[in-house]
Amino acid sequence: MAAALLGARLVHERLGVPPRIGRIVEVEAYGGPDDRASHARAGATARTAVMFGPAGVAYVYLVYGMYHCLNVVCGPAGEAGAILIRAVEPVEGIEAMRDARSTRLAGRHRRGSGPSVGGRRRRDVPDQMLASGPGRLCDAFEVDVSFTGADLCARSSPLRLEPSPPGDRTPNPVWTPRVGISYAGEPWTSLPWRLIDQGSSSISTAVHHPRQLR
DNA sequence: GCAAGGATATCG
DNA sequence: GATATCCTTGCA
Repeated sequence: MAAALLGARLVHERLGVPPRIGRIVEVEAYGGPDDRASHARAGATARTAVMFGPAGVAYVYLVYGMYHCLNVVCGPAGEAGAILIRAVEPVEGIEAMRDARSTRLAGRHRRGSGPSVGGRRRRDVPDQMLASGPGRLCDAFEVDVSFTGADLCARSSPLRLEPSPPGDRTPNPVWTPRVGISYAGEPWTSLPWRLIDQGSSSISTAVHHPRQLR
């Protein structure tokens, strides 16, 4: 399932905003209650109930009280499972992504920090960094918890998945351990359930910053 | 160039 | 009390 998503398109079409399209370059697989790294490890809660439902719908949650993360529910209804979409490479609607990110950042830092937040120009962020991480991706695509339960596989959905177009660059899939789950213990921390497209420059920064070893 | 610290909803 | 994160600041 994760392998099928690599290279596929994430599309958000919304009234008044140019369509935003990203090529999926990084995903992580999460299982059911057995998987100590999965949100489903405690069974179905108000937040995670959708993980136990039918496949192909969105599960969006908030991490650290601040960032959204987009998952695709997988497996048969009754069995929990999801694929976290960690990064996409912007393909279309790049300015809309940039705008969405600036807006969210401005709102987020309005509180608490001083008036000199605008010192660094957000226009300087390179295209390939706009959605190179699960939190960044949701900022750029304006995905929040209200999308939980939405069907990602219907052509008519504003937020949806589409197959990679013919002639698209072939992904170079590489499996690695998942990120930021040291609390789960072995064997879960070492299982290579994270899949990246090795050729992409939009992989999340977690790769390059071993700080994530936690 | 880093490392450190902060923001803060949801769960155990 | 910890977290499936990211950004800014402060110091080398």
